[in-house]
Amino acid sequence: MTNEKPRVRFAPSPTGYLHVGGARTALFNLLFARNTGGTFLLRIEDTDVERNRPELVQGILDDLKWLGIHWDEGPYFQSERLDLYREAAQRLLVAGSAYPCFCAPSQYAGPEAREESEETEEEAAPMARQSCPCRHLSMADRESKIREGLPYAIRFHVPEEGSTSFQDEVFGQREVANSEIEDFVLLRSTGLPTYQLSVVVDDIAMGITHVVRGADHLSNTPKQVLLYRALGAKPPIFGHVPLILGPDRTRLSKRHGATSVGAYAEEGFLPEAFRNFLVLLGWSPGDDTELLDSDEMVRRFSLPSVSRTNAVFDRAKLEWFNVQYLQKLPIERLLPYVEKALRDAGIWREEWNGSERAWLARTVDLLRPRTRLLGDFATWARAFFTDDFDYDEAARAKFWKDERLPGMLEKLVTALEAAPEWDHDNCEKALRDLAAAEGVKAGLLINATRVAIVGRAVAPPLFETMVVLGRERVLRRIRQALPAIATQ
RNA sequence: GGCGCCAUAGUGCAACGGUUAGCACGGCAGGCUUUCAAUCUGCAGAUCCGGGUUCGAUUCCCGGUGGCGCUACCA
Repeated sequence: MTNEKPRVRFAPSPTGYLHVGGARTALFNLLFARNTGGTFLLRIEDTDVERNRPELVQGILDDLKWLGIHWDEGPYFQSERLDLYREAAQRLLVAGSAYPCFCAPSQYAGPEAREESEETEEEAAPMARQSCPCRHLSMADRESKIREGLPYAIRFHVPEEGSTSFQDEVFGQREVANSEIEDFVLLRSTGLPTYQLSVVVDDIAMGITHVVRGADHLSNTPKQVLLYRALGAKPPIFGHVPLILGPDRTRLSKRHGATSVGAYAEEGFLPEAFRNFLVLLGWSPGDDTELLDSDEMVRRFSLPSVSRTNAVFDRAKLEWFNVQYLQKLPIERLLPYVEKALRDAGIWREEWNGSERAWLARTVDLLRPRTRLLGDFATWARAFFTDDFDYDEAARAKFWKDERLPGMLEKLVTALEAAPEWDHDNCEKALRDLAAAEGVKAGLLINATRVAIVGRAVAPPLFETMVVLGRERVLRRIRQALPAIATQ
């Protein structure tokens, strides 16, 4: 091994949004690069014209940036490097490491179709495997078929003897018998490369020293190692990271609900919380530390400490992380997120960026111990920002029951109007004095008032809430609630 | 089917071959208070099974089982 600085890459294919598994792979790549002083590049693997959705590329880049995953080079697009792959395939053909295959492509295209047609597949399997008949075609036959204009793919000629081994920093030294590896296609009959070819050609061209990717690629790695050698290049070191599974222990997919990181961003998760959650899926710093900031992750990350066991995505724990970060985030950094949430809900007011900035900060701070997602500011805390809110059914039923309430609340309004100063202590005094005079527990009035002014049973302590809402709004809301309370 | 990988509470992670197997999330039960989705306290909960190796296996080896992956002219 030379002393060159590591070069790693994340290579998503734009067939969908950035999903959590890919995001974590990208994160591990980034951490490894930063930890070793290496370079992290981004490459878009868009060689499958059928499934490719170019318009998704930007979203993937945005999601990576959202997560704080910034690349040093790229993005490179494989679709712009097709000549390279064709050249490589030609070279292998000439060198005898590959041969033209004139067989018709398998008809069982999609994974679904493959599953459905089990029997057919089994019958088809023996033929497709080990020896494609074209492997044994004579030179003359090959040339005449090509001259006839028959379409052909280029297959790699896997040696029948020996074995192929490679170093994996996570799974250890691997070795597989070449007899287990089938002659795989390098170049489709369309002239487009398959993944196996393009990934190796590019990793060589880009000087990739460490390939960190999902463990689903583990079984195919020997093929690629063979390719490296055939192309006269030294294989990199690999690091396969375990997969992330859904709660049912199958691979994470759309039917598990949100699987794209963009969806979590929209849902109101903080990027640093999401990243912290992600990094602990398949890795741990070795002790019981759970809350790690970016620097600490970089400092403590290493490939050998990555687990070999698949991990199940646990949304509850993700939310817990979000709560942790939500509580700690400096208010000035939190406010922009809140602004977005309120804007999305259509209840943002411009003065909160101006004269009422302090009020906003104070209110958000009051609210935040009870929030789990950024969206909570616009949902359960809605009444703090707009008069347009509803009374929660369960809250009404629980706290508006007492038929003495309407009368007492009218008196409360009067008392509050008379408060010398609109602050916590005066509000509290007005209410408690009234409760005492009426011979009821203060809680009765407190809870009923809370529901009246914020519509919910869950909210910050009442008197602080009252201060933040202001006298005028509090009195108005209590009055407005009176009829509903009377009929409860 | 073939090949491979993996296996500690429900979940995520710890435990030089020697610990009462630890932490966190979640769950449950209480406390507090003015509500709880806030907060405090407590409780339950795991080494997949069977063989070895060893004075001693969660840990090493073999077998089984299970899960997952690959087995495409997808990546």
